[in-house]
This record gives sequence, C-alpha cells and structure tokens, in this order.
Amino acid sequence: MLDTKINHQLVEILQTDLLKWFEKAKRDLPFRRTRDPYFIWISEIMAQQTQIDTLIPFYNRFIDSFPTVFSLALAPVDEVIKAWEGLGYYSRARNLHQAARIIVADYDGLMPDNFAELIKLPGIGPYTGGAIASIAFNEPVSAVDGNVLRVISRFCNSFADIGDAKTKKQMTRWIESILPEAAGDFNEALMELGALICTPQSPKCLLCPIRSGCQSHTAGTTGQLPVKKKKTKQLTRKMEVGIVTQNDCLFFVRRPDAGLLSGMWSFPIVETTVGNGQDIKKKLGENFPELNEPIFIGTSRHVFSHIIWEMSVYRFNLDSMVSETASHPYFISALGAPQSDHQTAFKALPQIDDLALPVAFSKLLALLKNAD
DNA sequence: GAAGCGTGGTC
DNA sequence: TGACCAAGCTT
Repeated sequence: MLDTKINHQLVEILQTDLLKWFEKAKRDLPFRRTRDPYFIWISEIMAQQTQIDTLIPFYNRFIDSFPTVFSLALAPVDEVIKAWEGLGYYSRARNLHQAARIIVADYDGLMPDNFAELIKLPGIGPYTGGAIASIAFNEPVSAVDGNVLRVISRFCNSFADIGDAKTKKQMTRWIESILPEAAGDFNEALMELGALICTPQSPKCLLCPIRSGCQSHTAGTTGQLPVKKKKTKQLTRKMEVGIVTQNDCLFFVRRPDAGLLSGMWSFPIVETTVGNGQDIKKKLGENFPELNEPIFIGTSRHVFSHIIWEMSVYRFNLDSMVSETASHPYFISALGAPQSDHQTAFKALPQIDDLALPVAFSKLLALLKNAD
C-alpha cells in the first residue's frame, strides 16, 4: 500500500528543491531545445523502455529524415521502419507512422494539444500522453514512468509493488495533487533525478537535492526500494539460420506481419531440435529446389526481452550451381514466388542498407565475412 | 492481470 | 555470464 501521507513540509521540498536542482543540473538534450509537440512526441516514443543516451543519434537522424508530421505521414512505412532499425520494439515505429496519418487526416496536421486526445493515438499511452501534454502544452497532468515510480517509492518509503497497476494509479493521482505550476518541468525533473541521482543501483543520495525530505533515506530503506516482482526468465530456443549466397547477393525474407520482429527483413530461420542444418535446408527447399549441403559458419546468441535465440548459421552457396544463363534461375524463382505470409528477395551486398534488418540478423553478417 | 515486444549497458 | 534494467504500450 502506497502511503503518501507525508507532511506539507516534505512536499514543499519535493516541489521547490527538485525544480531548483533541475534548472541547474538538467542535461542539454536535443529535444529540450524545442517546445514543438511533434519533436517532443518523437522523442517520447523513442524513450519508451530506452535509455536517453541510446536514442539521441536515432532521434537526430529521424527528425532529419522526417522533419514534420506531414513528411512522416507521407513516407512509406518501410522507410520509417528503416529509420528505426537497431532501436527495437519496432511496433513503436509503425504506431508512430499510423498516428502521423491520423493527425494529418483528422487534426489538420496539428498535434492534439491535450492528454485526452493524445492517448487516443496509437502508441501513446498514459505516460507518453502525460509527457507530451505537460512538456509541450503545460497541461497539469503527470507523466509516470519507471523513474518516477522509483523516486516516489523512495521519497515516500513506499513498499507497494510498482509493477501493480493500482500502485501506478495511486502515484499518478498523488503527483497530480501536488503538481506545481510548471507541470512539464516537474515531470521532467522527477525523471531526470531518477536517471542521474536516484538510480536503481547505487543511488547517489549524497548528491540528492531532496535527500532531507526522503523518507526511505531517513528510514535507511532506500536500497530495498522500489519493490518490483521479478520477471520470468527467457526461454531459450535453438534456431537454424540459412544464408543463401549467389555472387554478391544474399537471400532475405520478410517476416510475418504479427509477432516477433513482425514485418522486418530476415535471413530464413527455423526452430530446430537437431541442429545439423537439415531443418533450414528443408525450409529453403520452398524457394530453392536444389541446394548444396549446408556449410556451418558459426553460432550466435541473441537475447530478446522474453526469449533467447541460440542460432546455428549455415551458408548455402549457389555460385557453383548450374546456372545456364545470366538470368539466374534461382533469383527469378525467389522473387517470383512470394509466400502468402512473407516476401522474399535477393539483395546485392551494397543494397542491404535498403532493408530494415534487426540486430539479431545484421550481426550474423560478421560470421559470413569471417567465413570468406 | 499477464504476456508479448528489442536492444544495449552495467555490475 | 547471468540478472537486471531502461522516459511503456498493446492485446
């Protein structure tokens, strides 16, 4: 149970000293140099489950490619996904693109200026809606992310499970009850404190501007907070990957439009129990009636949020296959027979950059290079 | 309420 | 290495 019945003097510290510290200590971030709700929106979507240092180069490239909501709405979705390549959680990019089209179609290209409208857009939930509304429009709403849950848990010495939806609602309501005039700055300040000072491990309490009001600091319980249920361990899956090469071309397939890495480009990959390359060879038979035996070129382990792939990678070289003309029969059959749930394509090495390739696969290119 | 959904960093 | 975590949202 969240106990926020702390006295007015402590709330005063939270409001005043935190804002004072933020003004002085806040990082100079590209999206802090603007109040344009479009840029705030892009940055907040990228910030979901992603550390700020990681997203900055993505952010700069993204707004360079899509400087307005119109340019984003009019872009092919594959270009938007490509700009997201390497950032993960790719449904964020699809939702961003979809939302841009809605904003152009239904809002004359103007970002909705309030929380209630914002959270109707795909990809914008309670946190992101609160962040955009408060930062870009100074609407008096909170923006409760993992940082805020941690900071408030510690400040109030609350042992309520922050993974519990009820706890999040209580904190949201409580913060909104003490929200100062500068709502956006206050929300950002809470997050900045969580990112720089009130960190999950080894919090820098000696440098904390609100230490004197922190109830867990007084109680000596900061190290135990916040309380959070453990995630279940990822299941490991044995996979076989087939890299089909022909001269300077590699063979890719597009993944199904639902599930893990949906719609992204991929090397052919199957789950296996054996692990000798025959399972992926059989799968490749759909596109290549004749194949040489698989050539093992290495293993790779990739950790996702909820599963782990242990990949054995095999190369199938078509250079030596009988190819009577320059028309490359295997090339034609691959392009001419797309499956119902995925597309296929040969791409010459220099053109790989056109496809949005997840890290799980792009890192396999090193194995191919080493094999040569 | 719980599970699905990426990647990189840290200790 | 493994465990944990990061400015969450959707189904």
